[in-house]
Amino acid sequence: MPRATDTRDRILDLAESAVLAKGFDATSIDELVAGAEITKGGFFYHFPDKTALARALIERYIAREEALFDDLFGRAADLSDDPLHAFLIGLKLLAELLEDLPGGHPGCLIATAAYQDRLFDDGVRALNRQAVLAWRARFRAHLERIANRYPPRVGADIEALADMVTGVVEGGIILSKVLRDPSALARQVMAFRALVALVFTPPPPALRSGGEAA
Amino acid sequence: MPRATDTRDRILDLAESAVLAKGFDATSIDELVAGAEITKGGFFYHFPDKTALARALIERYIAREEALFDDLFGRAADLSDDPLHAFLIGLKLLAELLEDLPGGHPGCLIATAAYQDRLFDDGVRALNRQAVLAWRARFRAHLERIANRYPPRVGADIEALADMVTGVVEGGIILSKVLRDPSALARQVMAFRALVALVFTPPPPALRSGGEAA
DNA sequence: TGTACATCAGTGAACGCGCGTTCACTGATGTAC
DNA sequence: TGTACATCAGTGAACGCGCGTTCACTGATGTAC
Repeated sequence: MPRATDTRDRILDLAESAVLAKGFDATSIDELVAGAEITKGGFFYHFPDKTALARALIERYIAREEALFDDLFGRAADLSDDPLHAFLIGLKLLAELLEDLPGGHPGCLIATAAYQDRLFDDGVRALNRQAVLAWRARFRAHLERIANRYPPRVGADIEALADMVTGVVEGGIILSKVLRDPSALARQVMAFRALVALVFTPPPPALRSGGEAA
Repeated sequence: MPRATDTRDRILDLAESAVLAKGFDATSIDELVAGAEITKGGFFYHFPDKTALARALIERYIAREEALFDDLFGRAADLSDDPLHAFLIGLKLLAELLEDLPGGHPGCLIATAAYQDRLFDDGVRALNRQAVLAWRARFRAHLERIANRYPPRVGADIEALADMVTGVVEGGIILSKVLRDPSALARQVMAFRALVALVFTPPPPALRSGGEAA
């Protein structure tokens, strides 16, 4: 008896790359079953209908992304006790990972879903929203720990800065795709990293002799 | 005799919002002709096939966006001779415009195309690439004029910063859509604006007494 | 000013193909006794 | 250990609907003489 999860994962793998390349509607069940070397009936054994495929795709994607961030920023925290330093290491690790993706970043499923909103139901929409809010909370917590030690420049919007981690990656993926330049994404992350350092790093010692006055 | 350009524009308007909400493949000619109150034959009088619609959509979008940036940063240049000040005013005007969009930003056609790449031909892909390269050149020119007067912090990647204008808007659109919070986009632009100011603004006078040493 | 013709902006019916979905059936593996 | 039955992971054929596209035709407007 074939492993059900193997076939299911094969379908999801094929679907994920097809959806990121053509969109959800243009990805046909026919092409997935051909790629997975099963028949149409086999597909409907694993998924009651096409919207169930969408939901499974999004759920798997979010879980993987969450695990990835846990790993990256967990490793960064192991490398430094300083919250700013650790966060900058985490962004560096992220940039390196993105740089090393063969053929460039395939795209973010949440972004695709955002641009094909009407195709999905409220369940999927809520799932996506929760994922982005979780990223906001994650990076916001990092930034607040940093701000406690290094007072940020006046006017710094910590929550917007937390969202910008997500935003710069999403925007960077689009830049990379349109420019056909895979390195554009990692470069955006590194440029953002330099900006974060600027927000929290005090002026160099030579400039501090005048005191801390604003 | 009905105005051809009126009907054509009505088709393009309907197509643009449908494509941004569902994707290109899921947008049917049937729904467009129903919305434009013509018959299918009428559609094919204006467009030889569906890919011609895609091309017309993208061409119109790029031209409008180019005109918008010309207007915004042109008005900003009229308000200040200082390149940094003018650029910051331009970003402010952009944020205000994005803030005031009723119902939030409908989305960027170039981003949709990036995420449905396989649906379009090389002509459309080249068009999109040229548009993003034009934005890079535009903002890069601004930033270089600024850098001439205000030496940027060491390590600032001017080209990446230029791309980040596009990236922050694209990322901000996705954040707004997923979070269902229209103001997230303008907030991202304003947060980016504060970062640009930080890159080019020298430390406050009280801190400069120690000299210009790095 | 009137008439003949051309063009413009469509209409309306038909086409075949591919799509998502259903359903009766099957053959290999697992479980109970 | 052998047999009966259940479940798992599909097969394979059929379905109707909606899609993009074609094409012969039409009726109002514009142009030439």
